[in-house]
Amino acid sequence: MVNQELAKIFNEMAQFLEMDGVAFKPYAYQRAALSLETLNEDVGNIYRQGGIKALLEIPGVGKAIADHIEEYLKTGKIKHYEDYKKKLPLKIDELIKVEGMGPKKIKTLYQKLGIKNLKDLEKAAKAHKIAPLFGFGETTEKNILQGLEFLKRDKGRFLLGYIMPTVTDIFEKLKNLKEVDQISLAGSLRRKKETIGDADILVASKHPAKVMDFFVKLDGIEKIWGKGGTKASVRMREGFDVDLRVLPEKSYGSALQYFTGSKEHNIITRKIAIEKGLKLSEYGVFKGKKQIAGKTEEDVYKAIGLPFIEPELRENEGEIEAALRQAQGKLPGLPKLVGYNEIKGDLHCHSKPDEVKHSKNLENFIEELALSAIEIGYEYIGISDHTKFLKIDDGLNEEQLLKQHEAIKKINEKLKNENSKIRILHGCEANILNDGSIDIKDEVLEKLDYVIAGVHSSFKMSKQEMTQRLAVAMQNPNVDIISHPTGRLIGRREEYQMDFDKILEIAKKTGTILEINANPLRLDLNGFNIRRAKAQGIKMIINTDSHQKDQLTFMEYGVAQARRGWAEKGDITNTLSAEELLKSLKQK
DNA sequence: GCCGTTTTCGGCCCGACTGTTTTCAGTCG
Repeated sequence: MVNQELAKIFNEMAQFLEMDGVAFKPYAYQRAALSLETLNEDVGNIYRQGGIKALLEIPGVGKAIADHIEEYLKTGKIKHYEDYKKKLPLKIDELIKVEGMGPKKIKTLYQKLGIKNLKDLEKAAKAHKIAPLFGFGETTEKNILQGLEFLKRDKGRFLLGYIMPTVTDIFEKLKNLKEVDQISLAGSLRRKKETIGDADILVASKHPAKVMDFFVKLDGIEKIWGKGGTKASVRMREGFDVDLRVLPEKSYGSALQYFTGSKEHNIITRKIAIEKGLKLSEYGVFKGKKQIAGKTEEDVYKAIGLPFIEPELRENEGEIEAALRQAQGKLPGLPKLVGYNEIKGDLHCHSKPDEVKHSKNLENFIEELALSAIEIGYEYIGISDHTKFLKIDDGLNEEQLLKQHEAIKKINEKLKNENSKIRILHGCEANILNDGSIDIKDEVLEKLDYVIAGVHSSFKMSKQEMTQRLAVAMQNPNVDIISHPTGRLIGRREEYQMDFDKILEIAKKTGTILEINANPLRLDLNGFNIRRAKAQGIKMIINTDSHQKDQLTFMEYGVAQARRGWAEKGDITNTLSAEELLKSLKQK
């Protein structure tokens, strides 16, 4: 996709300009990059149909950047960018991922120590070459080493939300192939783990060769690692691998069970089979040499005396015991997991996404969001913008919030007159300040349909201070929901220090809802913490935290995480209708 | 470098935090 390639280049251009201390231009390039990333139309098409003039219509694209785009479309290169790369031959995209490293430090380290990539950086930090540099020091060097360790832990793994769109596309194409009888995702992708090593797809077919040929010729494949009679492995342009296996129908279920894992789950299921005098493998369930199951996963589990276990639970974290109890009619059995189609609305949507931040059409955007929500099938959608403490995100002050409240009222009336079923709720995502107070006055918070509060600053407080900070916030009767409660960013930032048991206790006592933030980078609460919260009887809500319209689809990842945390419909507040939801919010 | 108007150039994303250079640059959200 040319849009993505150009976005990557413009983002790097922004970094280069930043290194040179150029003011404002980096922002312009970043904005153009973001604009291209979120554009629904291929920029090549736009140019072919309308030339430079059409390019100038793209928000954030002016004369200079339009010329760059034209140059790239014609020659595959941008001279300005190539010159920079020659001058500073750096792996910016990997170096910038180290926490605390920015363009300036990257440039200094290149000039003083010739550091070009992560490997160079690690070598220099370990040899204590960084600390003595002007502007650096012991702590910085230590932080770099820590940042590198953190990156390594997740090396070679990709965010679920990064992989899923591409794989879904491949999946749909294969599914439509007439030679494909059955198809499923497998591996950690099917279990919906938050990060994925590589993507596995399983197909049942009588014509494996034809399926294989079709697969390796799909768009977006960068390299073919191998292609056999029933297995092929490819590297996608996005950097991750996809493995396809084609199987005969009679062992499709057992293969699916085997390749879905987890390894730990499979070890136990095989042991159970052995206890029953059976053998379970990817080829089926066997009694002696006779196959007694394998066509479907349900059959496989049934053959070893277990009910079907949802893929999201297969981690050997108690699901086998629960399944065994259920099989014996004892309690508690397996949870009846919240369904992907049971969500009735999304309460965490920002109406000021970057691409419209500077335009005046915010009200139109709220209406657009509502229309998207209707398409998804929601009953309600909640607008919850940042508040004034977050200056960078144009946080709203009291006056602006009240104004927004009136605007939303009007949009609701208009939608109602048009016989639309959607209802827009109005909230905000206020900031929990260091002392636990909220950055918006209570008399304004009271007027909103709901209030989300979250920590967006001072992440490095002590455990005791952070626990206290959240506790004070939850005790505010106007605070309904705590957003991204632990603050972690997958592969980038640890959770903040806090006493989570204490937080759960106070959430329970105050009736505060904890958010399951569905953003693929957050997934916060995570499965483990969701399970802890559920055990305490705490209500949760799955929100996307959308900053763009497209991000409403993140809901899928949030539900997946909830399911990994054994959550049932009754645990998740936004499975309620709008009326029920508002009633339950009032109870606090 | 882009945008929007003040139509020809000034404003753009800013406050907190961190570590270090002791008066502030770089990074983060």
